[in-house]
Amino acid sequence: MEKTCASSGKGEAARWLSECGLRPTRQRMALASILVEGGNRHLTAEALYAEVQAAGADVSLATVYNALKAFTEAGLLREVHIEAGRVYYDTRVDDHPHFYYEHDGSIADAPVGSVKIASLPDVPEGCEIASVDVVLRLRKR
Amino acid sequence: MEKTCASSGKGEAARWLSECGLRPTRQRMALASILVEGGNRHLTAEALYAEVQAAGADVSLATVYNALKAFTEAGLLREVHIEAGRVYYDTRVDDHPHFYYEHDGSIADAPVGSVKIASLPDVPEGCEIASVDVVLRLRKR
DNA sequence: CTGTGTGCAAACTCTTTGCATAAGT
DNA sequence: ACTTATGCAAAGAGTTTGCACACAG
Repeated sequence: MEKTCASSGKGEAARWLSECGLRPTRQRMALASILVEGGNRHLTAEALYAEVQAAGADVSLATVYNALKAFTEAGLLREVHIEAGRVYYDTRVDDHPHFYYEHDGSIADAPVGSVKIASLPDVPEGCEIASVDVVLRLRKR
Repeated sequence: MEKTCASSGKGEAARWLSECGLRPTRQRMALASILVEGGNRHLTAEALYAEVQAAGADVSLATVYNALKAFTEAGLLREVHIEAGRVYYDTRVDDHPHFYYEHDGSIADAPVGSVKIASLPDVPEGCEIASVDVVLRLRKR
């Protein structure tokens, strides 16, 4: 459940969707397969659109956006906000740090445990922490 | 130099600009005064635009964008990327954690020292850490 | 069948840009 | 004067939305 080394992809994707009550349409299956098969990924809507097209599936960009939103609401994906005007979707949904390569705008997971949060602040009354986002912006040396 | 408790505002702002070789135009002065006087702030371009208008200065939105970019390049401000399609500008330019209130989209500094980064990962070869961005997303409980 | 998902294109938001005018040194 | 900044409006990028048609259950 934590590893998504999809044996077949299709089977994984189908389960992925049905578990959340998302109707496994052809388009969603195509998208889910890509997301599931690739391991941990960080994709923008457009990147996923390009991939699904390359894979031969006929899915519109609007549907990619719709599906990503649906997947996120279902807890299958997590939005990563790093750059203005662009949302990345992460197939890992737990709190974990990211590398952001400024020179090409790509994202990668930072090694697990490499960033240790030693303490968290007392949050304002009536609030709780939804997530802790850590981004290490990297530039070429 | 680290405290910006602007005694007069105008004087601070003028120094702020001239130190970086930015020509102290009326518009930039108006913007800089707002940024300097308010202490640590987290403003969007539109918010700053609204403020400067309210303050009676006549500055166009495009100029606000231009000025914010110039200020950022000069190291006077720091961009904070938290939400898709919106850039916040922070008058504090050092690494420090932020609270992000999901319910209203506002940002605040988290208490200094409240988030302790115990360790940083070994970054990929040829890279160095430009900044460490930590965002605590808060939702209403 | 019935309702939800899809595709298309237009709308929307935030940001950037080009060019003539205005202002700073 | 000479250079740089400003203002306006239009262009751009990314994302969302409305509506008719298609498909899954």
